[in-house]
Amino acid sequence: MSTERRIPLDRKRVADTALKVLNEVGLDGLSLRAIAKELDVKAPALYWHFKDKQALLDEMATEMYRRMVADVPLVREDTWQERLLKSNRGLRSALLGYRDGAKVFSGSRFTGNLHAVQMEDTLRLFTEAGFTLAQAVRATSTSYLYTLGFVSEEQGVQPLPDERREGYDMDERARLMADFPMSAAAGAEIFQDYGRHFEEGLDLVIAGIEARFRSG
Amino acid sequence: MSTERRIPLDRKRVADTALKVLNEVGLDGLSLRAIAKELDVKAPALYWHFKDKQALLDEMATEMYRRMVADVPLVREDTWQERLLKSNRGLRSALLGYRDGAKVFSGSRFTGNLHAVQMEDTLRLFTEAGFTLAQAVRATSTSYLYTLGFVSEEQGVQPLPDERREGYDMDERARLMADFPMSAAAGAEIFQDYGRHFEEGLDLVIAGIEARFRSG
DNA sequence: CCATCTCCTTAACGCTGTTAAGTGGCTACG
DNA sequence: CGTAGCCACTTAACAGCGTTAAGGAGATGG
Repeated sequence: MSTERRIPLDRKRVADTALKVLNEVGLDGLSLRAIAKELDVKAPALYWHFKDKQALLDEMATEMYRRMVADVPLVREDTWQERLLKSNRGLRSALLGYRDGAKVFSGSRFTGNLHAVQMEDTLRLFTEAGFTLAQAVRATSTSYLYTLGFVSEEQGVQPLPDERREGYDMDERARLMADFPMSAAAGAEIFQDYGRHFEEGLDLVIAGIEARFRSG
Repeated sequence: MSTERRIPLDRKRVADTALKVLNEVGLDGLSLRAIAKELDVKAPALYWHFKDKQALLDEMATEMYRRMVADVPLVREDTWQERLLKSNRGLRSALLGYRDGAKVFSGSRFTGNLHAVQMEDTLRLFTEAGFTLAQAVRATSTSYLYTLGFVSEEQGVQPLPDERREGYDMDERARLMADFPMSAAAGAEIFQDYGRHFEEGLDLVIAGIEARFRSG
């Protein structure tokens, strides 16, 4: 008689599905009803697993972080420079994997303490390399905040790697910028080639850490 | 007979009032109806002046920028380091002046071209100091993105300079971090003293620019 | 066999951004 | 002087949102 009871949801399945829906409709379109529909369930069912939408967003951010950790192999033997490069490149890739990824990520707080495990490991690496704890925190969080800011703006222009938000047409920008020749020329340095520009900025931050914390 | 007709609204008055409401209720509570009520008008009236809510948010961001420019005196004689310090400190102060200021700011795009005027001036200053255009753009936008990321996270914890968001209790954090001593100790370096930490990070970025672009 | 717990549904609430249609007052024109 | 038309708004309504309350079906345990 097909009284087959469905396998109950759990937080992970909901978060996974929510991330999938996020990539289809973006943060503005991410409604509980849309997520529920994808799970073949009604919206209020989600409240059994999460106290409110923010708690689900927190779980989504945490899942993004988990996948980033799984994708980015950090090893004990990393130099501090390698560690900063790997973790910030990894963070950017992870965020770019989701539409509005940076917004979701930076508006949420992690559940669990996987992030503490990672943090502890990186702080250990830095202090063993001769940084004070305060310096280690400053170095890692400055690069982290740069990356978050970078990807935030990047996704404002380019929500997913292969599609561009409207209103960022370079030709029209050039026209509006006719009276500002350098700014006009700067357009190419701002709204294109994000990958290379990210690397260059990250390199600046690392160079600054080297200059301020490793010599004097 | 008091047929006194009200002075019509304009974009500026609406944006100003919206910024006032923003500071009272935050971005989540910033509804068109709330703004309209403050203006003694009904919500659909706003659609006469703005095509949608995002256009109003854009105007709010632009107004924030205008006030920042008015508050931060940039002079032709600035060294590039002074210029970066002034403009990024100014940006942070401006954003901190509004609840969720960084979110509003970074989710919007400027109207008009005041920002192009400023950009042109700063690019001129940098190139006259010996930077290539590409280097000038990299230097300014890296520091800009750092600042945006910084204030974004800062306001996540501390929406306005004198109030703290719940859930960022340092004692409870210490308890959860019992197994991660360095991370626990790092708490003070992350969630307090934002002013000093901002300066230190900005200093790192400037040092990096100096190291990479001014010597070799 | 009944009680309880788990996980979900149905119904509803107040709120949101947004559109369509209508309206009173002011200005320009014949 | 009358009226056409524009400006700046109101009223009414719509679909969709997050969220809560109440209830119900199926499994579990005594």
